[in-house]
Amino acid sequence: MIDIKLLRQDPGGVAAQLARRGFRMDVDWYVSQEAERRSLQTRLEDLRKHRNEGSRRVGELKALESPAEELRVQLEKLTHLDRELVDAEQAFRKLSAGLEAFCLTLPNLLDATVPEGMEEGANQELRRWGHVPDFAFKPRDHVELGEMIQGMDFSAASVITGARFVVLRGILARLQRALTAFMLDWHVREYGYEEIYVPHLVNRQSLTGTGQLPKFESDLFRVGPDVDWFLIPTAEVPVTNLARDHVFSGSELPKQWVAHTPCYRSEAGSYGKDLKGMIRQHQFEKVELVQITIPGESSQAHERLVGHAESVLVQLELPYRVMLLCAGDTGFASAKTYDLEVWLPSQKRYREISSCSNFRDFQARRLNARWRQDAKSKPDWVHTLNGSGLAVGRTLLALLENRQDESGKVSLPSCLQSYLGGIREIRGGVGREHPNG
RNA sequence: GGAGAGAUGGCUGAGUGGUCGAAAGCGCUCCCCUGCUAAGGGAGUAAGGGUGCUUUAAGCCCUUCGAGGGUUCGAAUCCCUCUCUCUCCGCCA
Repeated sequence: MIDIKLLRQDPGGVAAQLARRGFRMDVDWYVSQEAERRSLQTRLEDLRKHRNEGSRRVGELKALESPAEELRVQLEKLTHLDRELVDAEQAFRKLSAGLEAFCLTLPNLLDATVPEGMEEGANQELRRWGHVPDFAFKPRDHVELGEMIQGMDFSAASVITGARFVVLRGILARLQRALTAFMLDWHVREYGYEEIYVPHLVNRQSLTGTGQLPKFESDLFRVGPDVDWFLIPTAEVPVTNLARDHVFSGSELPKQWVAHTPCYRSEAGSYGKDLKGMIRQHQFEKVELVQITIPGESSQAHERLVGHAESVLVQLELPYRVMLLCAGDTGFASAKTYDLEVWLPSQKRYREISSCSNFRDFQARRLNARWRQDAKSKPDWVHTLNGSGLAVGRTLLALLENRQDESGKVSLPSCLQSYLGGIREIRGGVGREHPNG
């Protein structure tokens, strides 16, 4: 949520900033509602004050056993006042709810360094790493490689469930598990993240806290009708909600959390996009980094966080580039987002494999997540950040495509070998634990 | 699934209709005392919002005792619904 004081003070300025995203804020509606709220609240509080004073007087009169007449008059007065109060309260509740709902749909303010632009093409490339493989043959895509290895089965998944799911078998199932374990261990060991295990079903409040609700319910899978729970679209939701309603002490920040979870997305509105293969699935594995910092440190933390995600690609020897997202491409809750894009030989282009965002205090307000410098100071909002470190499914397919040879054999980077019993390469029928299996 | 108990401030925990935003203790902050430390003494210590201000004041006021409704002039306290926690039984990975 945007700072409510800033919004009240300068609604036009906020609207102008949000316009960078292509978001149109109804300033007139807001200003008039806010003015009405203010006057209504003053009146309501005044009524309540009189009610409180009157009730206290009743108590006094009863205690003093004063004349019944005075008591009767007082009670009559209060009954009348109460009727007025009920009406005012109802009007105020309605108005506040409307304003609250309005504020929950406003996206975050953008960082000043976020480039203008509404299209993906306006994103800014900051740097590249690694060598894009120069194949002397026509590289196969991961679907074909997966078939040759007999480890990737889309039709089996569509029988079990439907489109946009996959079944992995044998070495590829193990490879996915190895990648997950490697990423978790890497972030814990190299950067001191605390590994977290979380629920994969979350309630409405958690999703509102991180910003998926109320605007993006159609992107989610809801579990119902008996319970109002949702399958998580990312570990960001449960992990960031660890900070909800919490006041951190300055000494315990920053928090660095890493979690592996499956992610479930309805992919509504992506019809026709990435229909083939593992790029866009309803279910995928992801290792997520989440940080909670004090406000002054989130920018540096953001840079470091991207570095942590990048280091995984370096370890896996996968060529990638770092993009600074433009205004129109930056997510609802984010002030600034870097995407990591990995090279996919079959598509001859870079595709997103990680998204690292600084939310500043936007989520913290929704989550009521605060910190306190020391015992004497007032609590203030924390800053929250997160990034994929990395999307495991896409990592797996990037690995297959980038490290294939003409025969369809795929070599494995050394960092994974301890996770795979020393296997160095995969090919059709090879790389299995038991040759006859 | 069955039976029962509970949810109060950073923590523990009193409080069953009228100065209760809330006793007491712990913790924390400041001060005093004491070569240092320890012990001791004193004071303070919830959050959010409105008004004020036109600048981040004082003061005044409102709200909040798990959440939401209700009864009442008045609710932490009584009633209803929900959520969560705990204990016992059953079942179960």
